[in-house]
Amino acid sequence: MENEWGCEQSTLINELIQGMEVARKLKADLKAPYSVDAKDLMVQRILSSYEKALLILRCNASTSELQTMNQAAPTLLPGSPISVNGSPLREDVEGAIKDHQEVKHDAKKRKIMPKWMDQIRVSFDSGLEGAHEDGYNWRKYGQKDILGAKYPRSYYRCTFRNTQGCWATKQVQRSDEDPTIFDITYRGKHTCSQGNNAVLPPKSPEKQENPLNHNIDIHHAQTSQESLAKFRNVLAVSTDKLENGEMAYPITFPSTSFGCTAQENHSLIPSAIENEYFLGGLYQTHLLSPTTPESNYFSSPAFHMNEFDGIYNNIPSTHTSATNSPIPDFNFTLDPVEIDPTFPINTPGFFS
DNA sequence: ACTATTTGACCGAG
DNA sequence: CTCGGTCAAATAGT
Repeated sequence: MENEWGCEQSTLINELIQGMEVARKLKADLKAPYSVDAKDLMVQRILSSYEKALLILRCNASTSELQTMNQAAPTLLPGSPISVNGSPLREDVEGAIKDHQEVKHDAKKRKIMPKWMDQIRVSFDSGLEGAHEDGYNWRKYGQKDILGAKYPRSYYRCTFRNTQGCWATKQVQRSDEDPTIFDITYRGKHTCSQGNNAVLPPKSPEKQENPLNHNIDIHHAQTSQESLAKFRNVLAVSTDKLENGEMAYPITFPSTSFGCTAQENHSLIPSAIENEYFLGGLYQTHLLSPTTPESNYFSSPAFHMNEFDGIYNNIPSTHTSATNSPIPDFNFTLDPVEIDPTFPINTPGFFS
């Protein structure tokens, strides 16, 4: 917990620093010929930084409560799932009672598992709404119509649940109010090999994650890798939400709130400022939470595709798969050591 | 053959 | 009882 708070602290500091930097940039750019939207985006970025900082502080305030919870049910915490390495349950006992208890266990675990929510906005321009990536391999195991919700909720679990005992799950639901937004609820931390790697090589390039199943034929909608490469970059975080009191370990939300609430205006944003702006966020993300693959899709720079066709054409389009492949190429490319966050990536051939 | 998805059934919580 | 979450058989895709 102490380490986690240390981690949160650095995240907090980074958020504040980032907010300050953007504010500074905004100040410097006040008289620059940038669009109002670009400036608005910066303001929102600043606000977002402060919001996150406050969020971290608030979450930390509830740490004591969570600690109590952890002590009450230590074996159920993510990272020590049942029947995996180091399981507190003896194998013989486990085998005997598994069938009977697993269900109850799951139900109990469901309550205790850390849970956090995100929203991503998917541009309709992409033609790939519903598909998104977060760096993990998910397997869909259910879909449910939710009372009062327009769209069904999809349930995913880690592909490696059986092989590696990874109990991470997520739920994906399209927002009623704004169909371009997907609410994603994550439960449990990845204990699989993916959980140790923020960046993973893509696996099965054909798979598409479509949480809606609303007859969206992704391959028909847009089949070219170019389009998919574009798509990954129109993903953007709308807002980040945490369920207070349910977070049993620090979730270092990446400082990539660059997409916050301003996604519609991409086309109006001058590419230069946008690049620098988003790159900064991405850089920060990579720096802050290198082992938090949940953040990977946040790292998708919300560039406007039209302005970056040339660039994206040069990106190895590793995923026609939405489910299995994160945005690895981006994260590699944007290693903070290698790239100055203010480096103008709209330089032709930058990605090549 | 193997893996992933779909979808109705089932179960526990409230 | 309803509802949300999960299971698992059937089905589809490779």
